[in-house]
Amino acid sequence: MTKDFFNRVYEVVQRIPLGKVATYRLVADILDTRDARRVGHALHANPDGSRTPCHRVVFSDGRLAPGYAFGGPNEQHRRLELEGISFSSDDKVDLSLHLWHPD
DNA sequence: CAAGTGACAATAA
DNA sequence: TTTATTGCCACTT
Repeated sequence: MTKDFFNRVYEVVQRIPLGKVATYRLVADILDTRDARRVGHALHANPDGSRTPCHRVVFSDGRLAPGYAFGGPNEQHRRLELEGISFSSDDKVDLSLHLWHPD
């Protein structure tokens, strides 16, 4: 069931340690797929932001999602900073330092 | 049922 | 380095 996949996405996202971020591709890879888009859909389909830290999931380049649902990239940016994540010049997460290294 | 759209990303040129 | 193409698949019209 597709909903199952969604649930798995949330599970993985919740596994991301504080101060780390994951890319859509990375999550997809953990779920045995290459479809980052589905991951994006899963996160967007989840209206409950307090339950799933969607802000810890970014583009492969470390950029933030363009149409973030809680107040734009600005909100996500602020949240990530709060988690102790550093940003580069173009509002870009420093993946070299903060990319989650899964078990 | 078909076509279009989308919180994506790798590869090619 | 930037833009174009292609793959992927759920969701909407």
